[in-house]
Amino acid sequence: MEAKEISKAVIKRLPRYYRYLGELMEENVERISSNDLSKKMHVTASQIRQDLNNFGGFGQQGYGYNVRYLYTEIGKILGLDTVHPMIILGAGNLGQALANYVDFEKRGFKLVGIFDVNPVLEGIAVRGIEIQMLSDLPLFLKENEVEIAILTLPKIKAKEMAKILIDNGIKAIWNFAHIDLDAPEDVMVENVHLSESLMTLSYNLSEYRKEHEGM
Amino acid sequence: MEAKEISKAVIKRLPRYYRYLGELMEENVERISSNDLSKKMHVTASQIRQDLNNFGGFGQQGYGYNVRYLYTEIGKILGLDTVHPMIILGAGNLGQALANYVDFEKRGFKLVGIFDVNPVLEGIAVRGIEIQMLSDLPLFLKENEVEIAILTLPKIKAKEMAKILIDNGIKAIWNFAHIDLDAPEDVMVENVHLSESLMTLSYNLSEYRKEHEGM
DNA sequence: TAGATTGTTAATCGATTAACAATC
DNA sequence: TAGATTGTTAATCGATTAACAATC
Repeated sequence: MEAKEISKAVIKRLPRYYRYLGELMEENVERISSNDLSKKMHVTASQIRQDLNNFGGFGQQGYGYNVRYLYTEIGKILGLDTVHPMIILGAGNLGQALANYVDFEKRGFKLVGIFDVNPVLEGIAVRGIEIQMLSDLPLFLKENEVEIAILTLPKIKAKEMAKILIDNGIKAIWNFAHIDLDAPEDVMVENVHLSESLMTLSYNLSEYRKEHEGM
Repeated sequence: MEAKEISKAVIKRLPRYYRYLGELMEENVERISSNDLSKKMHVTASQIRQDLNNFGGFGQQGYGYNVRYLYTEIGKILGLDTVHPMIILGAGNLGQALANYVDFEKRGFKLVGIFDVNPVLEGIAVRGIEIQMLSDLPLFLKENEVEIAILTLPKIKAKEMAKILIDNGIKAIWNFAHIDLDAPEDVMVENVHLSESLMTLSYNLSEYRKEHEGM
């Protein structure tokens, strides 16, 4: 039987729950009610209960939710209980920044390769991983198990490399290039369009100005 | 009279329209119908027309939309027709990566300062802007016009600096720290939670696996 | 047991899609 | 004018919130 599809909106909220539960754990909070959590997170208690119940009953009537248990369970749902080998394509500023993100490794996202076109970078180690040439990518993918590919290349190159990734069986792409990749539906693409995020901020700022300073 | 509020969902789609229109311009396409654009963007034509009509009638019956005109108008809506001086707090990998984003400057986002805690970085120039100490921030904000602050600091420091930014009249914060800033409602905060984005990808990947490989 | 709080159903709200009259 | 396509109203769909019975 097909489990009923969980909405994208719910899934995007999960990591935030996970973060708050992690913080509660650090503060040695043992249990929390949907109501108390709702106040901390500025969402409705109803939404919290609805969201969590998509995945099963994690709470207990009259008690609330056990923080550590819920944290662990959400972690499992997010796939943080297994190791995800990943590679970075593009060893520019952003690629290197991501390579140096300590948090990722802690959550099971293990960097196993970095690639670039620039021969000057070849062999330079970032976090103990030597930068390789993009031309070596197909062979690398055949010889190593890679789950996630991070794309921080300029858009033309990104499109080209996405094809190679997909042809070589990669099923998850974290895309930072300013394009929409056309991937088959068995390949997951998560986009981070930074300039679009900044434009949204700019919109809100301009809008606010118009309303408050006359226009 | 108060203009009716435009939904957040619509606003988040605007930069994507802007991007596609920019591409069409590069291809010298003069006009496009909502139907043709819908096929390119994989959204419904109805949504495109609805979205655009929130801001006024940009099209013409029987003709469609003039690409250049629509591009310019959306640019104005997004506030890209004016210069937004911005500063970066945190000159680590991510901060430097953002400082080097050429696209931002092209769109009017002008970097005017970079700050860090690390004295070793003091005076080093990134894109022609010398890194200053965070302790100089309050004075800098008083003497310079700054619209947008980019926060790429570790979370504890980020919270502290957000307060200083807000106290000094900054109205827009682009937050890359793994926290939710509590800002008054006249301060716009746009969050980029990279690890949460990666977790979403991880969820989708795990989910796909479960469905297709048995579990 | 009484009180608290979940899990879940029902009601509401908002966003998306469909349809079509207006009009270029 | 006839054809195309918008702008906009109405219908549908989905997501959020409210309510409350179940139960710890």
